[in-house]
Amino acid sequence: MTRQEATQRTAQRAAQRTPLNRERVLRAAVALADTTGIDALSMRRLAQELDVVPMALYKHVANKEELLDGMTDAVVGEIDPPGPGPDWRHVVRARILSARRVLLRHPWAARVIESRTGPTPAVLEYLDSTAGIFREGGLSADLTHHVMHAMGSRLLGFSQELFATPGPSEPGEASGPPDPGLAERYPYVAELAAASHDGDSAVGGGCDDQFEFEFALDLLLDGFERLRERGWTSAR
Amino acid sequence: MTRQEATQRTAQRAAQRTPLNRERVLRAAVALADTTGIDALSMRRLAQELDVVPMALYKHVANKEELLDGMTDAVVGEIDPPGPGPDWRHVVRARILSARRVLLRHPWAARVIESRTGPTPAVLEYLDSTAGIFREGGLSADLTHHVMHAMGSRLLGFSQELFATPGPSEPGEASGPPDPGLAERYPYVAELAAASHDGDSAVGGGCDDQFEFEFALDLLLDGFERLRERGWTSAR
DNA sequence: ACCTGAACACCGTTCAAGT
DNA sequence: ACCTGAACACCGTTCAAGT
Repeated sequence: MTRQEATQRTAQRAAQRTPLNRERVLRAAVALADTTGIDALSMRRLAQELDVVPMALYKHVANKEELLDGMTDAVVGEIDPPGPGPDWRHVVRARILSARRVLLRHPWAARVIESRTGPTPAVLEYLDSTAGIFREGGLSADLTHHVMHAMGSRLLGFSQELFATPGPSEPGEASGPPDPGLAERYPYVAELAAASHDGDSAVGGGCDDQFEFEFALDLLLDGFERLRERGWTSAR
Repeated sequence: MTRQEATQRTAQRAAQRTPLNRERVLRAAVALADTTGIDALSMRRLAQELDVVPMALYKHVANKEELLDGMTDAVVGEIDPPGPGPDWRHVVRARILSARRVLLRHPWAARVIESRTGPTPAVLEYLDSTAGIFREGGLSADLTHHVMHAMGSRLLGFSQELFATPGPSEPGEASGPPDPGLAERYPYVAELAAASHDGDSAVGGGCDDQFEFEFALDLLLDGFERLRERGWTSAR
């Protein structure tokens, strides 16, 4: 094949394929992770899947971390929004079970989501609307704060909180841009953050991780003890 | 430097350093992960830290996965054994808080432990002795089984069970070697496994993940509702 | 101005050549 | 027989050369 023929072939391939965009990159990445596993997902392999040179991906995602962020949002976006209903427990239950079904469809997603250094927009949206169910069900902001922490904790030693809380920032020193729209877009999350420290209105401030951990632990232990007293047994 | 000089230097370095062994490799790996993070831990970097050629590591660990297994065992081994005490809740509480302190010392460990495809010996030991606290505290084997699952679950969508249960094996077809010593070494784990399926005595058989998930979820939700009714508030 | 092939600085692991 | 340097088949990402 002459050099000219090779150039023509490249041009033909470019003409045939639908032009790349962020959406198509993310969809292909999710599909590739679903079928081959997250370890086999590389920028080079993904580019190959899309019949594209590796560098072409960098026009739509800044780097691999941003690709994983995008994949997280794509997956979390699959979770059903909260349904209507007078009973907050039924609504939460259906929501969490929907999330579980989504994560079972994408076995790599839980680890990827937990590896994000900060919550992505879709995750924030998910947390916010879930907190909203509790609040509208009559739980106080304070209780909702601890309830959300408890839902995200894993007590058997092998646990960190859902997202590492940033270190306590110096008073009066904002950590990064204040992002004034955040409280409007995610009112319940903002409320949770506000409930976590006395009188300070900055979002994303320090949570008392130790307290949250012990809250969830004690709540579960009390529940276990109650079942024990009752002589509880599963219907098997 | 002549070739001969270089050879002499290599020989001197080899004479000076204490000979490598698995223990020293694992300790160095844990220290390196502690100080530089898990992403910076590579076989090559670890070898460099030990003043050794990369291939030398492969005499003490088969590959990187086995290195991570060894690091897991080293860290889980730091958790205090269960103390004495008449109240199982106090004993469990102290144990879990000890585990938490260990994982806070090694921030990379939780993710590494959860990424192991199977439980390492120290993890099995930890799970077994923890289950033992419940059993000796008077909880039934059935209840202890579900309690252990609940302690390892993370409900806020972002959750898989602690270790993926192997797919249901064909009846009468053992998945891998039966490992007859397992039930003796880890009696409570064996008991848990036995409690998870009706009459079948094979260890490590199928758990009803869906049931375990909903058990933990409902237990927490009931706890939340009780707090809500009480108008609970944290002392802040 | 735009695109991209080659290059860079890494990986984990294999293997054959050298002592 | 043993050890290990070089090599292999990958990475994510940079950058300059080419059109």
